[in-house]
Amino acid sequence: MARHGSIEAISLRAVAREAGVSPTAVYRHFDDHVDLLREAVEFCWTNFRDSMQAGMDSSDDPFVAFRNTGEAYVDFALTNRGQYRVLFSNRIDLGVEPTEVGLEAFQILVDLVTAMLRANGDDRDPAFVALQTHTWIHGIVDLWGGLPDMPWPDGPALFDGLADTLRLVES
Amino acid sequence: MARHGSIEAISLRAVAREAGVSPTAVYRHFDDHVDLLREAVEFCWTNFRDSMQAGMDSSDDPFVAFRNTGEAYVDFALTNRGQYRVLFSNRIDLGVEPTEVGLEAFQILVDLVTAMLRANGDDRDPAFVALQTHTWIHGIVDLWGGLPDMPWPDGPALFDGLADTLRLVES
DNA sequence: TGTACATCAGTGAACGCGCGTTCACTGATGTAC
DNA sequence: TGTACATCAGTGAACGCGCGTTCACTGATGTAC
Repeated sequence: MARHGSIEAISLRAVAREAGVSPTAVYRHFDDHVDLLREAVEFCWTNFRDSMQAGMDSSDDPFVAFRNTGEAYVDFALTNRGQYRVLFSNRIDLGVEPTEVGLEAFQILVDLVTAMLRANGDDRDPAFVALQTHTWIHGIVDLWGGLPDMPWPDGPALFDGLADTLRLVES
Repeated sequence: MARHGSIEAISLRAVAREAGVSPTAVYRHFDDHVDLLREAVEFCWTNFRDSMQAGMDSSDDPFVAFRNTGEAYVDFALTNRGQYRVLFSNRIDLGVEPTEVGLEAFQILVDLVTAMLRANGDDRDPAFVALQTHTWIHGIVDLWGGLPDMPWPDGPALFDGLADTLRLVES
């Protein structure tokens, strides 16, 4: 997944090859190709949620925790670009996929934003601001990772700009 | 491309089929598969640039033009999702691809932002604010188009929030 | 006005490839009596 | 402690498929003399 950066490119035979096993052996553990991909996506979500949770838990100060979570987010997206794309730029339909663990990850962000707004006496809607934060940071890492040739400013500048502009800094 | 939403999924044989022609006939017009894809991407960039230019030209008031261009952007991304993804979420390397026309499109945004900041007496760096605008709006349309099941607020609310937050409204 | 020839868009058969999936099978490990 | 049997992870051959690409070819259109 890291190598291909796209879920469609993950063939059952490639997985078997990687595991040093014959293609038929895969059917001992997964119903079929789609089932394999579905479990892979689930694995990515768990990975991602855990990264976010670690950022969240890194400090009692919500502003510090927010910055750490943001760093963890960018880090996850750029390091495990394949996994990140599977989660947020997935173009394949794997059936039900309620991605409960994905909603958990988003809830972490909502909680962080809630704490920051409360600390600042800011009465904006936390869910909306969290959505703004997520769409923006997603745009940053997705464009950055996808067009590395563009003349990008350094990462911190973009992230600082985001936090400042959205007023997610201690006031 | 509209159907597949991904450049890798566009096979030479599928294009030939769509054109009602044998696969070999494609070689009369393109060197090979990669050459075909390259020209397809160029076509998408031109389409996109023209949409942005139309928004830019729609008014002499930069704030009105900005809103129209933003609408054109979102419209392009959601209507021609396949083309949009090819431009901004392209994971395939087609060789050189300087995408000069892509830079032209970004320059349109920079010009709009420059005009708005000047009108407001705002001394922020137009290129940086334009980049902020683009990353954010990309994040919005990419997540929105990719996860249509999420409980999204209406489009205008998100775009208004963007313009307000980035102070790209008449002051 | 003819004739010879080049150009050009297209055809169909064939190739080798990787794919998902099936089939009948093997051999090791656990379990019941 | 043996023996019989079930379970389970794995194998290799084979299938039909769509793919990019090649080859030799056809038939219409334009052009030079």
